[in-house]
Amino acid sequence: MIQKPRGTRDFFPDELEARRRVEETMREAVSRWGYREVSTPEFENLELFTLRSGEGIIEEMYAFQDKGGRDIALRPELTAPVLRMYVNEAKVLNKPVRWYYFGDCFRYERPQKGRYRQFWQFGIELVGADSAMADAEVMAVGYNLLKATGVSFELRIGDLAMMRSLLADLEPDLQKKVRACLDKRDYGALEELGLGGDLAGSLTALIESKTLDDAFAITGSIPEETRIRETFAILDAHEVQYVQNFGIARGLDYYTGCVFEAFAENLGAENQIMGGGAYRLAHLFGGEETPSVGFAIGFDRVMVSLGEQEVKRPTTVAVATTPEGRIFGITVAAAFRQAGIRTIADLMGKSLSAQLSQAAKHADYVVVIGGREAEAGMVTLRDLATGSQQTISLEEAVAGVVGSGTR
RNA sequence: GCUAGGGUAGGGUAGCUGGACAUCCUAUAGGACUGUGGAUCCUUUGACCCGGGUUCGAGUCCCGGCCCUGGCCCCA
Repeated sequence: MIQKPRGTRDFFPDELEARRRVEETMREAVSRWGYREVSTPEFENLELFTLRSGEGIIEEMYAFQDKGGRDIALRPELTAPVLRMYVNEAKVLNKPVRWYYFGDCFRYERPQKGRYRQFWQFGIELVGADSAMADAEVMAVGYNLLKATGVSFELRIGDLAMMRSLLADLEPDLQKKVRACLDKRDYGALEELGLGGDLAGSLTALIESKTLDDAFAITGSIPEETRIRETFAILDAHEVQYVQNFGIARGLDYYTGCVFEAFAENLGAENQIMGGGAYRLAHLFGGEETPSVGFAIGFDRVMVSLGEQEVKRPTTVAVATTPEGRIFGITVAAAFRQAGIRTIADLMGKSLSAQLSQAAKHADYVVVIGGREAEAGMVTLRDLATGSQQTISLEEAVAGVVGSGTR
């Protein structure tokens, strides 16, 4: 027997339908803010991703050479492809651009809870606007989107300018190491890096700060203060619930301003379900320096966090026939389908009682058609919920089922 | 890349101090109840992850691989 590749999954109808419902919730949530869907290739030139994230990530990608000798990678994320797409058409697009995406991505990593080698990301990119309004809108969209799915989460919002101002005097390499320590809350390692006690104390105080006033008391007045205060004020107007956290460092250099993350409960080690921020990336791909802000959601993690869900079944009619009623049964089934009702007929020549037995498991109504019904051009409609049945015309039967609504 | 635990029918399990046709539930297919079902009963289908080794004999012990579930690392 052939196994599926490590870190991949099959989805049976119940699970897939649950995923589709959540996916649809997300699409509706972002489209209310005017975001429209885009789609990019599943594979790209490897360079697109190394430009963004460095050569190191090749190790964690599905990268290979195609038959023409080109270096190709299955996409490990969607921000870079979407920005590449933006750059290709940038000149003629009306700004700002509001786009969203939903697609599968691939990373060659060790699978664990909420981490797979093929996984799905849902995200938005707001390209071209550089304002507190823009930053706050993206965060508000993310917040409302996660709320709409029903997942329990905490949204943490920060801004890189705060920490950068404290670290401004350090060498770039050292800055990077310090940010990595802080992102991990590894305060002990700060001393090993040779940071003075004053600086280390300021950094931890900044991270622990609970209000903007406390935070700015530590950094002093910085040029970004007005913008940051404005962003938080707009977030409050959007009625977004969040916790302030100026310790969010994020790994890479292209993040420029606000940064935010959302964490779900009951997920174990891989509990981050959303990450985003303001960044500049377009110029890396040959475009102009372009302010952007966006986020990506780990769709599979949201599904894990939501847990098992009941799948609602659309109203289903089973057509049960005896051999004499089989041909008329086809006409009957067609009439129900024409009316938009999911209709299932026996294909295995089962006995009437076996058909009824089956119907009880997956249908809401049974239409019984034997010799008597076929001859009279009538159908016997049985309501499986109540057990009542009556022999009526086909039109009446269809109307009755349609009128009953969804169960 | 490091590390812990695990893999027995489609799903869930017992057996795991080596020994006879591998247990039970569920599911599947068929049948009985003679055109009205879900109940019940009978029958059916169906598994020891793969490959080596130890042994008279391996689901059971040993080694390797594959895969799964966690934890590190990483996280674009």
